[in-house]
Formats: sequence, C-alpha cells, structure tokens
Amino acid sequence: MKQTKKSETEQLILEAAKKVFIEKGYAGARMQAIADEAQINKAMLHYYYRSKEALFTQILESAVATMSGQILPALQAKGTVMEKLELLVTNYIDTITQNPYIPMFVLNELAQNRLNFQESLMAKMATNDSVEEFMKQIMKEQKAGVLRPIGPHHLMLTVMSLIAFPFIAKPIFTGVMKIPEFMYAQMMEERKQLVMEIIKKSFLK
Amino acid sequence: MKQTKKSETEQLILEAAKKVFIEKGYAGARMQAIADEAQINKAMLHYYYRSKEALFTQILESAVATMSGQILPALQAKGTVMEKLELLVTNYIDTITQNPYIPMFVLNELAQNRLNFQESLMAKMATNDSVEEFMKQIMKEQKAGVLRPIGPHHLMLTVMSLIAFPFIAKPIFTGVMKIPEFMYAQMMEERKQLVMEIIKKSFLK
DNA sequence: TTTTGGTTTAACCATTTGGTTGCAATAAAT
DNA sequence: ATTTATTGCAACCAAATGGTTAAACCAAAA
Repeated sequence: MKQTKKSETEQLILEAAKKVFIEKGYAGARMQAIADEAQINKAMLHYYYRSKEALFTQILESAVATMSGQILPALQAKGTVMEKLELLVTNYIDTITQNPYIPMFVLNELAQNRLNFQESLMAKMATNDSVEEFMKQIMKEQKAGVLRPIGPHHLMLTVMSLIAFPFIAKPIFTGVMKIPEFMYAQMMEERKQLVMEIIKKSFLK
Repeated sequence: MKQTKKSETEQLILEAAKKVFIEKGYAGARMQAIADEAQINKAMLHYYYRSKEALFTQILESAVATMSGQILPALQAKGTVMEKLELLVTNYIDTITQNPYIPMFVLNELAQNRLNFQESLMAKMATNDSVEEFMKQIMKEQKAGVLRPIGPHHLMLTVMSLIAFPFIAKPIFTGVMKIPEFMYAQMMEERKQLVMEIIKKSFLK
C-alpha cells in the first residue's frame, strides 16, 4: 500500500519542482532538472503530472496559498486596523522567513501573467471580500479620526512594501553587500517592530 | 559607411531586446522574438551581437545604469541625509515611472544571479564608495541627535522598499485589483510626498 | 569601373527540450 | 492467481531554439 493522501514520490516531485521553479522561473526550469532533484526519471514526472504547466500550476497555487494564508486571516481577525496589521506583519515575516523566495516568485509570475495568473487570482479575491472589508474599516477609522486621511491604497501598498520587499531585496544584502545570512535573519526579526512603528507613526493620528 | 555612434539597426535591436528581455526574462526571451520586434531577421541579431548572452549583458547593464544613475548622484549631492533622500525619492520615482519594469527585472536577475551578476555589481559598488559614505553620514547624524539610532541598513532598506516595491507590485493593482493605469500613475506621484513624510516621521528625532 | 567592406537574407545545422512509448520489474489489491 | 497500480529505464520523436554559412546586395572608395 502506498499512502494516506499523496504518495511519497508525489511529495518528492512537488518539493523538487518547488525548488527548481522558484530558483529558475518557469521558462528557465527544466523537467530533467526537476526529475534529477527528485531522484526519479523523467517518465515518472509525466506519470504523476501530465505536463510542465500542470506541475507549475500546483507550485504556483501552493505559493499563493502560503502568502494569502497569512494575510487574509489577519484581516479577518477582530480588532482595530492597527491590531490587524500587527498580526499581519508578524505572521507574514515569520512565514516568509521560512520561504524567502515566495514573494519574488509570485510577483514575477504575476508580472509575466503566465497562464492568466492575474485573472485566476482575481477570481479568488472576488469570492473572499476580506480585503474589501478591511478597506472599508480603514475608511471608517479615518472618519472617526483614528487614522489620518490617506488613501487606503497607500496604506496597503506601504505595508506590503515594508514587509515584502526586504525578502525580494535579500540578494542585494547577502550577495552584493556581503551581509551574512544570520545577520539578515536578525534584521528581519527586528523589522517586525520597526515596521509597526513606522506604520503607526505615519498613519495614526 | 556608418554613422556617428550606433547604426539605426543597432538601436532598433537594443530597443527590441530591452522590451523582450524585460517582459519575459532571460530564459523566456527568444532571439526570434527580439528579431521580430526589431523587424529584422535572426541572422542580423548575431551579426550585431554575438550571442544571446552578449545582448542580454548590454540590456542588464543599461538597466542597472538607469537605476544607479538616479541613486548615486543623490547620495553624492551635498546636504543632510534627509535632503539627499528627498532628491533620491523624487528622481527615482520619476525615472522608474518611465520604465516601471526595471526594478523587477534587475532584482529578478539578481536573485537568479545570472552571469555572476552579483559579483559584477559588487565590483561596481567597490569603485564607488558613495553608498558607504552615506552610511557614515547617517551614523554621524545619529550621534548628533538628528536621526533616531536605528541601524543604517534599516533606513536604506526602508527607503528602497517604499520606492521600489510599488513598481514591482504594479501588476497587483492594475491587473488584479483593476485600478486603471492613470490612477496608478497618480498614486506614484502622490507617493513622492508620502514616502518622505513616512521617512521623516520614522527616522527623524 | 572595379574593389572593398559593411549589410541583408534564406537555408541550414546541432542541440535542447517537453513529452511519449514499449517493456520489464515490483508491489498490492481482488 | 490474476489483475491493477507503481517504478524504472532506454530509446525515441517533433518542435523549438541558439547559432552558422554562403551567397547576394549595395554604397562608397580606389
């Protein structure tokens, strides 16, 4: 007998595909490289996943799930805008620290709009209106005088910038500026507090 | 005979290559696509630029030049840290508004470290110590009590995040959230002021 | 006019790549 | 025992892709 849900091989393939796709992007990824990484042969890849596209779709969706899995629950929690953001910032940085390449991967595929990725994401957003709800809450707190009257988009974009970009820019720090990994990890940890300070000082009245 | 600097064809090729490489990335770019875009045939590409790599190198370097051409002069100008940042933020946003895909392109290639891009960038940084000088100036102003005592890296990372990420995330806004182009452009314009407000409130004492 | 040297084109080439097929070996389920 | 699903391998295929070549074109220099 094999498995509870996914066969071990299937898991190996997913792990390998994740690594190769994230490292090289869709076009740069080679099925052979994935097979090698998973220590199986190419025929097995197609036995489990019909095509490169099919495999890629899985990886992309799991990456999106990882990201939105941290963002949406925070927005849905109860509390003030700032309380929600506190949750979001901490969760996001913790999660992405484990998978630093996810933001770059997702945004890159989004930019190239492979397999109509944009539309498929839009569909998911539409069925979940927590983002829209959050925007309304922002405007409400602005009217109540808690938040400064700055476009909600600016607030969201600012938060996203402050937490996502550091991971996208990681190669600049560890590669070009030769800052060691552990120090970068420490910076990310410090960032949780710093980002919230920045947000509060900038958007709270 | 030829003309002053670059033949018209050469320019056409560079324009076409820039477009295709930035749109599709190195691995996804096709020499045929570049040729089509430049309305010449494939052999001409190799006549002017030996290989895909050679062509790519040119594009990448011009992209880096565009970016550092806005950053370094601002850091070298005279004035306080905040005055320099003001210059940097304005110049950067203006320039990248004209070429919104450059940050994504550069950071992506940096992440994949194609053609030892990281090392070649490091070499360029070493010959130009304006970044290091700027970091020292930050620390000086911190000791003088003008700036809050936060690691200089955090300040730089924060500034970079606030100005670069909005362009990287552009597809989310225009593609997924269906915000029209002109409104996005307007946001970027507003951002110049907002970013400086954020920086000042967060890092000035 | 002839030569020269940059420019252009179409046909061609070698390799890579995603994907397939047939077959054998093994394990599991009926 | 017999069917059924899984694993493994090697050869193969068609299409795509980066790159080459040889010959033609054309403007200016000699």
